[in-house]
Amino acid sequence: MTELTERQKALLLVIIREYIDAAQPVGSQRLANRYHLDLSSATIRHEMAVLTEMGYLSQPYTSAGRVPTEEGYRCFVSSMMDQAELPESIQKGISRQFQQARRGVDEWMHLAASVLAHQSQGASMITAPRSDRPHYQHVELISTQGRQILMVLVLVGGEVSQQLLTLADPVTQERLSQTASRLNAVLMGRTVDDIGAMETRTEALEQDVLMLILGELRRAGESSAGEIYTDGLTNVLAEPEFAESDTARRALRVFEERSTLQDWLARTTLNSAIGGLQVLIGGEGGWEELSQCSMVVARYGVPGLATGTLGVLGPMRMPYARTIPTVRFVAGLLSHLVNERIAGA
Amino acid sequence: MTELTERQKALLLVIIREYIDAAQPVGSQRLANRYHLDLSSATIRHEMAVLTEMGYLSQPYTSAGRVPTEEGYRCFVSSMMDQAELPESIQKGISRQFQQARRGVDEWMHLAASVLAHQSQGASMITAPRSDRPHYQHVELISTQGRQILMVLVLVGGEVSQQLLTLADPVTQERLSQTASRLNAVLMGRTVDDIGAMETRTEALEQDVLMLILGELRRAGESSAGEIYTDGLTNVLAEPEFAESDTARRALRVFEERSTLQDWLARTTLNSAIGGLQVLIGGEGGWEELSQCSMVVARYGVPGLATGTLGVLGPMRMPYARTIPTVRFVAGLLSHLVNERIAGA
DNA sequence: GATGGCACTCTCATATTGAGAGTGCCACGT
DNA sequence: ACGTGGCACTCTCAATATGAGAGTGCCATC
Repeated sequence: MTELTERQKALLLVIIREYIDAAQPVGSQRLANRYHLDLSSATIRHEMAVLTEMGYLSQPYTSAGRVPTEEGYRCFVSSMMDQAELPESIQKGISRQFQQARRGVDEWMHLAASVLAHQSQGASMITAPRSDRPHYQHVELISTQGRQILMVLVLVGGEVSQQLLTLADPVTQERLSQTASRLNAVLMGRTVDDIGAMETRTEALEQDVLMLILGELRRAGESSAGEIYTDGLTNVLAEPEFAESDTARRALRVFEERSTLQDWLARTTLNSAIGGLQVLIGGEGGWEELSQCSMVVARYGVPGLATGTLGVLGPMRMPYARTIPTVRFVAGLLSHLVNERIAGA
Repeated sequence: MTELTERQKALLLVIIREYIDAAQPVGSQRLANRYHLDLSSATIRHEMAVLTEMGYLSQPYTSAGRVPTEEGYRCFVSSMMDQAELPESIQKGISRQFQQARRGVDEWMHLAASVLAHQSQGASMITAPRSDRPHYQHVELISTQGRQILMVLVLVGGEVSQQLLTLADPVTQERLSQTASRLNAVLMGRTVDDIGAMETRTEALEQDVLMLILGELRRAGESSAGEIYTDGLTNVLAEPEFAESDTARRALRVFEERSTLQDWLARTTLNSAIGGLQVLIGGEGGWEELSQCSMVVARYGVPGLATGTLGVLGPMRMPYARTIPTVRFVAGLLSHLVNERIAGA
């Protein structure tokens, strides 16, 4: 495929910008009027024909305006990837909100989802920062009712999980505490594999708890573990491409199958560096339901310690110029926060 | 208003049943054909005119079929409230799923939401069982990085919350454990009010932790605290009344404003007994966004100890005959589980 | 009181039409 | 060789007309 001339490239970008704004096929005359390119509509028509030929534009029907193809969007997006910073005033505003969120990870996630959704006018999703190889930090055994005990397991990084355990015989809180501190002494900082390798002969209670801990550690390492936070689902319903309820349903189903979404996010961002973000246009990510959508996804956190993923879903015609810098900025901000909180202030 | 004759009542129920099925205004002829009431269409027409007069039915336009009014639905619902049990086979199936859910409350909630959504073909929502007057059970202080410590607070009932605390000076894990056990000894079983009444003079660390505990206890007592689990949002998009994307957006917004929804649920079920369930038809609950919808809501749990709310949202034309028994059954099941888990096996 | 019959009403799907926007291409000017 | 104005042609979309179908209300009758 031959290269695009400067003019063609500029024209393509303008066309896409206009289409994103107006949500309608864009014609040569309107383009000539609205933007004062120093070109007549006839010339634009000619170039449009060429761009159509090359696969960057398409016509919904003969003698209608032009609509960008996936290839066109791709070109558009790559042209803005390396610039596009969020206005400083907005950056400030967002940072301030995060500073006020003192309640910890949970609140960060809600906030991040809300900011992403609001800034991009799309639907946002974000997973909490987690390690793929969870390290044991601390266990606590609390006697509740009769023979039931509550186990609270803290992982390095601060993730907390809880489990209920019913024993055959009642046990005093004192003995529970002893067991817990024994386990804490031995297991501190270990992973599932470490623990599996240790041959330990212990009494029944300790053994039971150990099995539970192993189970929880394994679960915490799965890609679909943890929660996924979403926001702005209604935003995407406002877009004209989702006016038909069936299309809308397909897009929303993505958000409802949470574990599938989590797996998909994990898989998609698996090989991406922390700084980089991906823009998946149309079906690029290989998910049928999303064939009419675009997603901007990124990974954040501290590699090896705790990472999470975040992203925005919108129509292919999404405002990339707003979404991309927002996702990048929020990812950076969260990485910073994770670093501060987990790797030490 | 005069009473309905037996025949009118029967007719009204059949009309509504037919309308729920077909989602179309129901006419006299179709009714006479489909169901073999021993009545001619002319008679039915006459009775329909009467029912319309009385406000149970309405016509979308002159000489169209009839559509139930809110009043009509209300009559329909109250006629089935006291019967309507879920088929035993389905009850069994659901119970079995809950027995397999061993991971605790979180999994119960997801499962309950899923079951409700699936059985009723609507959107479901459920809040975790909580006490409105949380009682302290246990606190644990875990040193993480440098001067940061993680506080894990367990409430009576098993609810766990966590908070991060940054100290002015580093403190050893040993001293943290001592502080924690001192607090545990004093605070066990207390509420916010109890603790507020106790005049305690203590050292700085203990004081800091105490403040944090009080804050968490207060937060846990708010109606919008905790999570709300939802499922089946896409179900409601499938209904013809939500074909227009604007209507759909309004309904979904209800689910997106989680804390508003939680408050609303709490307020609505405030005075309802544990067994009873409410059916809110149209705008009955006093929420603009829901004026085109119906909801079936119930409260479950053990009053005074831990209760939660659950509900199903659908169009006014929702399959009440399926939804009502399902909500009732799931509420009962959860109450049973809560009782078992919290009040002791 | 229930019924059959009948004239009337209203919607919905389908067909028709004209305005408007856009295209492609050709001939012409620089 | 490239840009431009002009013109005939195409296609959609909104507005309008039309007829079938479903349903109603009411009256005379059983």
